[in-house]
Order: sequence, then structure tokens, then C-alpha cells
Amino acid sequence: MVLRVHNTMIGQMEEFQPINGNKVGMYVCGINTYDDSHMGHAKSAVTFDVIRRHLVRKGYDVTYVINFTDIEDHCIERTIKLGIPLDELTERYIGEYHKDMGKLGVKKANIYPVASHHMKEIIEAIQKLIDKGFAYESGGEVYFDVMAVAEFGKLSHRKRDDMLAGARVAVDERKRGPLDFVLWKNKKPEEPFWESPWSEGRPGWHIECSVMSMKYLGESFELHGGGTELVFPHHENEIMQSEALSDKTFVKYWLHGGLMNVGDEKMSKSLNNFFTIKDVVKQYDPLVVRFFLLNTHYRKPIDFNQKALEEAAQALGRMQNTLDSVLADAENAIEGEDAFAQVARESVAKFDAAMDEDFNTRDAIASIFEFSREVNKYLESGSKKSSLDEIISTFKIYDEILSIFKFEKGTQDHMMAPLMDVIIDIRQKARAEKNFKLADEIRDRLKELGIEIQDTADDVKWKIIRTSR
RNA sequence: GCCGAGGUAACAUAGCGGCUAUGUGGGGGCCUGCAGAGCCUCAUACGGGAGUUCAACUCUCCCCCUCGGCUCCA
Repeated sequence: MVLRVHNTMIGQMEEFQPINGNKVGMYVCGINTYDDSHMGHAKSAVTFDVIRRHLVRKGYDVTYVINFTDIEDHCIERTIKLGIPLDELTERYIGEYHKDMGKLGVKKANIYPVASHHMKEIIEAIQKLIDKGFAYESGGEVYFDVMAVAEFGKLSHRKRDDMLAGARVAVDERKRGPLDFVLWKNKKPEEPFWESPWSEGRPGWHIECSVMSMKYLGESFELHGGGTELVFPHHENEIMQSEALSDKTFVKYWLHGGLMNVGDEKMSKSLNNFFTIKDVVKQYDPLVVRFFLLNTHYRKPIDFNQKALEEAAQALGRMQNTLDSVLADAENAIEGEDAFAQVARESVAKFDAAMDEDFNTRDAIASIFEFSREVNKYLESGSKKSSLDEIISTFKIYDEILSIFKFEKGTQDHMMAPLMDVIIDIRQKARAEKNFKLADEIRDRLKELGIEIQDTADDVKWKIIRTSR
């Protein structure tokens, strides 16, 4: 199957074809390390995690890089406010990031470069841009000269002249043109700084991503991702800098995810309408949160609200119920084969096809719902061991990409099963004697403990309630 | 103003030039002592207008509305 991706550069879908063989370089803009991550960051991390997983499943040799930017206004403000060194702040929030994303089942990237650890390379890159005539020094600062590049605005599809005409920002007298952006800034009192040929100061935003992505992935690589709000100016400027440095095409495919909204506004620190991952995960199972994020195509915005999370919990529970039944039945299944394995194979084909269309997790998930219904019917009609195993491996394939299911038993305690047998046995006796009051009491009290009893036609099932709501 | 993404049944989301979409919620039924889970089934759709076509929710054009970017931001 051919993978197609939506490339922001051309504004449409195209076939994905790596530059060399099956090696894929993938760079995603991580966070600024000055505070806990919120749900918007979670959306980005989970989106690109799934994209990476799908590429790996398709056999690509993926090198995944996520950067941490720790030299920017907010971080600097924080170090001064907290009175701690920048390094300490950086390390603290990198640690928190990994904790939060780990909870959400995000697999680690291969490399996590940190801006402040690449100062030497950043300064070299700025010097090279000056030498090549793409940047100029002015009062101890260095600016990128937007007029020096042939192509401007190719990612965000803007014209240089339109931008010049509508420039909102007051022109800094140190700049030659209003669209020029800073590569190196003078230090201000109290601020951390680095020595450079131009002044004691620090790099501007954008340059660190050019430097770090090219260092780890080469001058040209396949995928660069981030939220849509980064298209302009961040990614646009990255392209200009990088291509000015290398004289090569920087990135082949640009992927941008829709933003997390709250009501009709995007979730962001500056609007102060954010929900941290830590808080959300306290209230909802991380798998529910992950499912919630993947239940909408990544390029679309998602509205964050209670009702949507509740619905996600309910919907995910439906699939998990099916899987739980299969896992339970598989333990004492009748040996033998039947035709159901074919249904499973068709379902996987449908799932893969959806993922190949620009990582359409929504559509892929719809195919799992359909599969679940088929499985539920199959279970009622009598099942065979080989097919149950096939169903479990099918769910494992889905989970390899989405990571939203639980396969382990709800408890590790080996006494649990025999104990439940005793309780259920007693309750069945009560039921046989029509002592429903007692039978219901047992059921209700177990439910309070998080154990659900289900009476079926031929036996009684129990399970640990997994999906918290 | 400029650039970009959208407007799908009660709600949230997919999708395709013709084959009554997925989940949540609601109605009815099966199963059950009851409940839950599950299965079956019903209702409610494609912002507005024009055009192309044998046929458009799906293509083209115009209009309306929403969101994002143009300033820090996943």
C-alpha cells in the first residue's frame, strides 16, 4: 500500500517517498521548557507518535528528533523569577515532559536536542549566514536579511510584497527591513548570555531548530512537523535559514496538526485557558485521553471539554469490552479453526488503508468499531481457539499503532480468580433460591470495589472495571 | 486586508460522483429475576445559491459563517 501525506508546502496530498532508500528523518517541534505541558502539547506529541509508529510498521527506518527550546523569553523570565540557573529549569521541565508524555503512551524519540547545548553550532551557523550575505550585524545583534533570499513565503503561501505592505510590527531601527528577523540578540541585565563575535547575548527563535535538525538529520530530510500556528513565522524562517546555509531543499514533507481548542479559542498559555496533562490524567484514564486525541484526524482542531472526554471513555470502553471478552474466552477455548480469521485479516487491511491516507486515525478507529461488532457476534455463536488468537493478534496490531488497549489482566494476584469463583458460586446459589436481594447485594458491593459481575445465558463473568471516567 | 483550514443528522467525528458512515445519546425489540454487557432495528445529514453531469454531500463558481496565522505559542 502506498502512503500518502498532506504536505503543507503544496497544500495537498502526495505520495510519501523517502529521499534515500527506506531511511526517514523526522523532526518535530517540542516545547519551551519553562512549564508543565498542556493538552495542546499532548495532541502534538500523540499525533506524531502515531505517525512515527505507522512509518515504523511500514518498514521505514525512522530517526525521530524532538527538540527542546530553552532559550527564549519565557524560559529566561522563569530562571530570573525562580532564581535558578537555566540548566536547572531546562532539566526540570524536560523531566516533567517525559513523565507526562510517558503516561500518554508516547514512545521516546531517538534524539532530544536542547537548544542551549548547541550554542557553538548556532554561533557557527549565524557566522556562516553573515559570510554568505544572508545576515548582517547591527549594534551587536544579527538579523536575517529577508531580501537576500530568492524564495520567500513558500510554505505559508505569502508574497513578500504583501507582507511588506501589511507589516504590523513597528520597524526596529536596527533592521534593514521590517520582515528581517533576529538571529542573535544582545543580553539584557540579569539575563543568561553566551559569548559571540557580535556581543554577549543569545540566539533568536528559529535558528536553533535549523541547526539541530540539520545536525542530527542532515541538510535535507523527510518530515518536519508541528502545530499549524508554527507555519508562519517559525517554519517559514527555518526554511529560509536552512536553505541559505545548505543551498539544498530543507524538508520534503511538512506536516501540521490542528490546534486544541477550548470553546472557540485555541488552548494556549497566553490565553490562560489551558489544561495540563497532569490534571487531565488525574481525572481520566490516560488511554481515554489518548483515544480522545486520536478520534479526530490530526489536521483538524479538537475542542477540549468534559462531554467529549466522557464520550471517548464510553466509546473506548466498548472496544475494550470486546477485547476483554476475547481474552477471557481464549483461556479455555475449544481447539479448532473456522473462517473468522478472514474477517480479522480484512479488518487489518481496512485499518492500514485508513492509516495510509495521511494517517487517518479516525477512519482507522471506525474500522476497529466495526471489527468489535463482528467479534461480539462471533463470540456469541461459539468460538475456536485459533480464531480467538487471531483476534488478539489483530488487536495487538491496532495497539502497536494507537496504543489504546489493555491486554493484561486487571490484577496480578493469583488468588483473585479462585476467590471470585467462590463468591460467584455463592451468589449463584442465592439466585437459584430466588434470593435476589442477596444476589444483588453481592453484585452491588463488588461493583463498589470496581469489580463488575455480568450474568449471561450460560455462565457468570466478572472483570475489573478498567476505564475510569 | 492578506494567507490557510473548515461548515455532515441531537452531539462529536469519517468519507466518496451513483452503493442508506463511526461513536455517544434517544425510540423499539432479543437476551435477563433485575441490572449490565452484547446483538438486531428505527428516527434525525451533508451552511446558502448557481453551474457541470444521466447522477453531487462529494467537482466548479459566488455568497454567508467559524477557527487559525500575519506578535510569544504544539
